[in-house]
Amino acid sequence: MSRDTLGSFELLVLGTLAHLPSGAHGTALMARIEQRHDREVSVGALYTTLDRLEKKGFARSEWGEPTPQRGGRRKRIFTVTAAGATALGRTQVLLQTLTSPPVAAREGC
Amino acid sequence: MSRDTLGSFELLVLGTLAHLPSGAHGTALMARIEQRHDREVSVGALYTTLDRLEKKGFARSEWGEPTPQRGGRRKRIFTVTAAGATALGRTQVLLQTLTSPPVAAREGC
DNA sequence: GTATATGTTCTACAATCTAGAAGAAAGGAG
DNA sequence: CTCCTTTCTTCTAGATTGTAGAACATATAC
Repeated sequence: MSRDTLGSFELLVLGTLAHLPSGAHGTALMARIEQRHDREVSVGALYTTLDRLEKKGFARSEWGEPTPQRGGRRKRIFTVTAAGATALGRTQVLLQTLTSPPVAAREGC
Repeated sequence: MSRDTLGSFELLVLGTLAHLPSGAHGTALMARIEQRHDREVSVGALYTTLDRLEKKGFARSEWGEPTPQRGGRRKRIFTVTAAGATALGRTQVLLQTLTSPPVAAREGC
């Protein structure tokens, strides 16, 4: 989909990220996806997708403050951009168009 | 997505096909997608996807009766299988989970 | 016969999906 | 101090999907 459409995993990632207004770093996001959607996600899959999303302008990442917590290591914090939110909305509309009329056939009614 | 998830284009195709209880042949389906979703679809993209969908068991195809209409040429009629409907439902659920809580952040409220 | 129309199949390459190993760096154990 | 563990991110690479357009039939119109 070289259009402006989100791939299915991209949608999952960006959609989940959208629930976290203050953003999230990769590993936390991964955990969140696994929890909420009961599916495993590999680190590689996640970061690759996040990178792509960022390259497309749907997500943005910044290096967080060196947390006193984890030594001085910074985390890469991802957030959804305005364009990302728009893309999400577009997908939502598409999905509605797709599913609003009866999804399954019912011959026997 | 070697899971049981539908890719985005697969979803578009299968979802549109699901609206046609009696099935549809490739070209008609293509036209339908273009109308309803205002995007172009190439023949190749469509048939390739339909073939893959069939291989996965989400769609089925049969050769229609030789229509007196178009000479004697048969059309390949595609329909959604039960497994396909299930997959569609799964995707629907996923999308709901994804979009039910606030999708966009609203800091300024 | 040649052109046109309607459908389907083939070929090929680009983009996305996915997994797992590798790298980096702080803190704790011995 | 060196090694091991923990937490995160980056790299590498192969499998799946997405996409386009040419090539193939084959019936009807000229």
